[in-house]
Amino acid sequence: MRQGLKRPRPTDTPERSPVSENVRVRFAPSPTGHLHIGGARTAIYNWAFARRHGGTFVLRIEDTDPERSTDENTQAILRAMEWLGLDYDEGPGVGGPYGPYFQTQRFASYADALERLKAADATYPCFCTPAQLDTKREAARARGGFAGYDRTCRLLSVADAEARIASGEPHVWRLKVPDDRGEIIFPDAVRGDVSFPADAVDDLVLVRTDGTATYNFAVTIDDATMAITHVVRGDDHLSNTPKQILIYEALGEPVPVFAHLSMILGADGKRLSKRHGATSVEAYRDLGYLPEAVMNYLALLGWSLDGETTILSRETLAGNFSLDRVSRNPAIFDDEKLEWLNGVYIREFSPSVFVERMLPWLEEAGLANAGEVESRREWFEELAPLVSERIKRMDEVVDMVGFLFRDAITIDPLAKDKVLAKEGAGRSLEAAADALMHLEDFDAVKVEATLRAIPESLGLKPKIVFQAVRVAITGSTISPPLFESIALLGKPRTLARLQDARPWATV
RNA sequence: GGCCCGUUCGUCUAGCGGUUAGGACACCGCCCUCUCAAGGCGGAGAUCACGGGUUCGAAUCCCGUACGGGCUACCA
Repeated sequence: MRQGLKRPRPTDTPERSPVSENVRVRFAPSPTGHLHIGGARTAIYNWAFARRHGGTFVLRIEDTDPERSTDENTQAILRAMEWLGLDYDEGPGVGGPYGPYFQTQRFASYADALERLKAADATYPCFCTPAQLDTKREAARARGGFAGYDRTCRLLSVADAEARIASGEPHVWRLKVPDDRGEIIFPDAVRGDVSFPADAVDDLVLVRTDGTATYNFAVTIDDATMAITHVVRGDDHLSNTPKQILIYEALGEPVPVFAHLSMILGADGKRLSKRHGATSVEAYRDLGYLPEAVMNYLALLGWSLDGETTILSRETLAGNFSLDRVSRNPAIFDDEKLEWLNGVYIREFSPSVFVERMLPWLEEAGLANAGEVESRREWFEELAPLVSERIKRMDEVVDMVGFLFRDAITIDPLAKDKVLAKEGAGRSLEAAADALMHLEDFDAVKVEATLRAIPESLGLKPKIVFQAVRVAITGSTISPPLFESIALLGKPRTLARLQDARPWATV
């Protein structure tokens, strides 16, 4: 019944959890790297789900891998969350009643849970050595079929086991999977009913020889003790779910609703990795993408409002997100669509907002600083729409407006060949300089009127004239609109550049 | 090997038994035009992975196959 299970239609009402009407979800990244695109989408869905239901969004850092977890990564993840505007109600920095929010600080609760399992006769010590287990596993696999633990130590008598523990023999604690459990079926909020035969679930290790909790044990205890009602996470955890359900059951804890999100793949259909270029949220930020666009794109990569809507505000997302409209199939990440979407957001900016947004990029390129922007506010706001209309990534502003800020420009060699080398280019520059020299009000309208007269007077095509001037002024064949650019550049610099380009131009 | 999940234009998706299979990105053409964009108009692109059923009727329901993916650790 797993495949064709029809998910309930009226969105979200059936998301009623057996646990609580009070939605509590969590995003639990491991600080072994930066916030990955896939992780970001998981975070977004959790956030949106919580907001949609007036619930609580918890951020929990799973820093139990001491080798790879770093505080720096934790900070980077926190920053990425903030950049995306994913505010959480409980977690590092903000605290909350279910803390601490770092897994390494929750060890006591795992020990406590283990005691409860012992009391419930739901766990047993296992003395098999890793080497023995390897051998058994290999043999089992060679035989075909189930390759889980053969439950040797489960057969040990309590007295035996206690004696061996007392003698100091190393041991782990395993979950005693009930023999009569039958099929483990759970209603996945995105995939419908999913079922696993209970005898295919291993007597998994809960607590290691060194006393630390394994992943499946730790997450389950954390989710239970944090009263998480909906576990929305990556597809890679689907097979872990029956194990975790068994732990909830052994503990007598309510089982949350699970929702498994499919993976995000690279253009080649393979799992997203370094080979695919940028994979972290901050890499996209540095590439000139806007948080609005990344959020919008990721929201739609695996979820749809109605199949038509492509531009989606965070408010709309927060007000309409539903798990039953999440796609079940893996999605290929499409940089081009993200870029288009980014352009849409850039174009929507008002001049003053665009100026704010481009300032960091100008500063980083050493073109301008906040003070200059303040002192020439109108000038920047005139420039804004000329640029915002023609870029898709914020980093492009630097190339697009650089000529306005530098004293001297270098002319693109290709532009020299293609434009200045054309016959008539020299005459065009000369005529433009002569005409503009006498212009009093150096605004775009006047500049345009002045330059428009030149092609005819020289008997040249407008394109020849204007492109020559453009290259002389901006150094490139591509630029914001010419007349406006000239007006913004100002008379002295314009005349100087017209002059400077003359040696390159064919008369 | 075993268990589980998935498969609609190149890509993201709509679709919940009867549709000319809709939209978006990308692509192509035309218009606009001082470049580049943006914008407008139009176009091409999906035998709904394949094969069997069920049904008057299937992209939609069932079964199987193929392909892709996940899990199968004292990793997370």
